[in-house]
Amino acid sequence: MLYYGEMTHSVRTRFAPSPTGYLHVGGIRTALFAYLVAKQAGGAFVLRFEDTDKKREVEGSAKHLIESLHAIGIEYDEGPDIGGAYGPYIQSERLDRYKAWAQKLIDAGRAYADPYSAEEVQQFREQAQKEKRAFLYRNHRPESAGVWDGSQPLRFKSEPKSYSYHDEVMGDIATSPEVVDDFILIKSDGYPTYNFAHIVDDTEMEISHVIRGQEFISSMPNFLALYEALGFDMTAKHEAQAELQGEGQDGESISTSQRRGKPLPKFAHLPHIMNEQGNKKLGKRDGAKDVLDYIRGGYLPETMMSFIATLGWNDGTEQEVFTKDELVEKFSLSRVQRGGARFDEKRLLWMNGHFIRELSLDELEKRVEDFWPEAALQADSGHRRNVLALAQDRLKTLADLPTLTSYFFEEPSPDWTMLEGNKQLKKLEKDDTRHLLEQSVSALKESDFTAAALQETLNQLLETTGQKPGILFSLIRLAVSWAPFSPALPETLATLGKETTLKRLETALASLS
RNA sequence: GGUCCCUUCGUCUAGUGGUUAGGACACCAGGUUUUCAUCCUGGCAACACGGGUUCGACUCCCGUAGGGAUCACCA
Repeated sequence: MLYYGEMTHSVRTRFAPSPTGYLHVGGIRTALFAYLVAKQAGGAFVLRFEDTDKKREVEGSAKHLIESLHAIGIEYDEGPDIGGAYGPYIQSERLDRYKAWAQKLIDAGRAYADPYSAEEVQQFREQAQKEKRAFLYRNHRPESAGVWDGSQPLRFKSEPKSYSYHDEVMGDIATSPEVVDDFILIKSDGYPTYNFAHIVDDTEMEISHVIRGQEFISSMPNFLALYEALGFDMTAKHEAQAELQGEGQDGESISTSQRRGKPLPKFAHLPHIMNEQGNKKLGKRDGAKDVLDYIRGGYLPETMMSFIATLGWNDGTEQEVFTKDELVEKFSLSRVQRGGARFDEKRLLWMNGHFIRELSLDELEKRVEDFWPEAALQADSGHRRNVLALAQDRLKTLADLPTLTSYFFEEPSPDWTMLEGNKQLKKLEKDDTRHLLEQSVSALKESDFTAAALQETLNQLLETTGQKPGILFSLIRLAVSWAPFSPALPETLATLGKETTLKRLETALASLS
């Protein structure tokens, strides 16, 4: 059942990065939350590139950003590479629109050419700093504005006042007039600033929820001032009810809402993810990793999504991990934390192990394709599958596969010093070791090497040798794997197979000089 | 410095006036015939501080301290 308001204002959210590098967990979280808000309401999620600073642009970044989104499973409905009804989705291709909107502002007396050079403005700024005042450009606003010919910055002519607004995450925020200033709309190079371009684009693209990082909170008064100058309805907090009641009223509310123009989008400012020390916003300079590096490092997309979503958000229950479907269903901006959360790699690792264990063996087999040790590539696929089944519980990342399984695919070389690490084995005399190994070989020769039969054989061996499992099993385990740890002995031997097991025991015996 | 935001175990958090302050990660101990992992059991561990309001504050108000963001022809 749709409410009247929802029929006319469908949910549209966007992620609008500038192509200046890669995407780290902070950036991807902003994208994720915007995505979830849209999907939850059956709305559209759009990707837009804000490439208005050509100096900072990084070659290949746009492609990288797109790959990152796909890799995590955040799919957009409209975007630079796939198009959509509101394109183009690249700001540098929308310059004519910003010019047109700027002209409206000029015509209305709300924008003017900045006569100062960058150096002069910088001087004003330094002077203000020296006098311990906040710098406001409007204090230096020229008396008579010349005609803007595009060679100088175009500035917004502000009318400072207090604004208050509701933030979906931060709650009600009130601001004071002294933070509203004459900011630059269009730079002298002809490109718009973020401050201007995003508002034009969000409006033209009919974005319903502006979701972004909290660094923009302090610019909100300026944005609000611009929205107002553009004729937005600044009071429409409950436009759905107003429209519902409008029809039957005396007509006043209808004409009022018509006069007021478009409603503002909803705003949501997300707290930053902090670095592990918790003293700074997680940033590229402090080594914030590219999300694609996590994927390459064997982290699952579902881990990244669940982990990032629960950094600063939870559904109020004790649920710790969420699937994408659950997130779409349960996510809400109002439950997003207002303070920044630290990025905890240990928890990430745990969660990845959790999701790996959750996978079916078939699915895990597909995920792990690029992670096998080289020696496994020649091996029989059935054997690989058996090995994978044994490794599944032990994998924290897919990249752990080689160290966990290499001895299943290539002959390990005996290293008797490993016995010294074992409390019981290091006391064993060489002759006893030889004897135990020999007894094991002859007993194992009779086994048909199913895990169950092996268990039986091993138990009998315990009796005939009169040894403790701690000694016998440890010795056999080491002699066939020469690895610091391995799965349970019956399973390990069964997976290795009779021939290999016997061969390795003989090799061990031979090397025991 | 101005403005805005934030403050519960080491970490992520639940909690909206009356709780033994709950869960998870991490850590520690024990168990599952060796090891590693899984799994199970148990343990350690928190309301930044100071004033109010109240019969009663982690919860409400005011300060203090601490942390973060921002003050660009960057986004």
